[in-house]
Amino acid sequence: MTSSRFDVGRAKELQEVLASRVDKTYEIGSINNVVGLDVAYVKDVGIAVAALLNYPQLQLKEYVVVEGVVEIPYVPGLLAFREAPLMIKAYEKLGHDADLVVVDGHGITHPRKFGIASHIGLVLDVTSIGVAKNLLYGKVVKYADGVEYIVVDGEVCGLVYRWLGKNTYVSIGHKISMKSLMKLIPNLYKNHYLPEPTYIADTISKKFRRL
DNA sequence: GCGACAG
DNA sequence: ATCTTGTCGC
Repeated sequence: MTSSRFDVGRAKELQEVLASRVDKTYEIGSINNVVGLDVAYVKDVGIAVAALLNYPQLQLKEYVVVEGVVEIPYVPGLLAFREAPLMIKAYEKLGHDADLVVVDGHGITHPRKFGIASHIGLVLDVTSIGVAKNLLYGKVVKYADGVEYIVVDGEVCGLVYRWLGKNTYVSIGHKISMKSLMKLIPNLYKNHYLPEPTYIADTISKKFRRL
């Protein structure tokens, strides 16, 4: 019997096509709010959370929780097909649009330059960045400016951001340049090693997981 | 063929 | 991601 009806080959082809539509040159303007996206699970039921925080205070102003059965398996490089649908659903239920969306996972620091953060940014047509706890693809190179950049095929796609002694792998999602990303990133971290939007969304999703 | 491999 | 108590460290 065929294990899953998920076509890995087609999914990768789609990413290769959509990658060309990612905007890595946009210089972001003023930001008033940020949305953090994350998903927790109870067996095959996903619990997605979209947490809206004000900026630069980074205080939770509103959040949405969406649950649903997740059929797509986790395949490295194809995380978006498994988690993006619920995350997008949660985002769209918010009462406001976000100036920036922070996704739990990678953006273009990805085998085909199209990780979940880029996927969501493109679908929602919003500025997005990816923040992951581990590296998926690319090489970490320390430049003369002291920054540890994540290089993919000779292109700087993100950077390693260390906060409270731990590393996070930050990358361009969509509609943002490396310049803007670097200027913005320090303002997203507070009292946890993860950026506040991600931390808040993660906390809420895990809270609903035990209810 | 042998590793590596977001969440 | 999730399964899981106590325990080492800041």
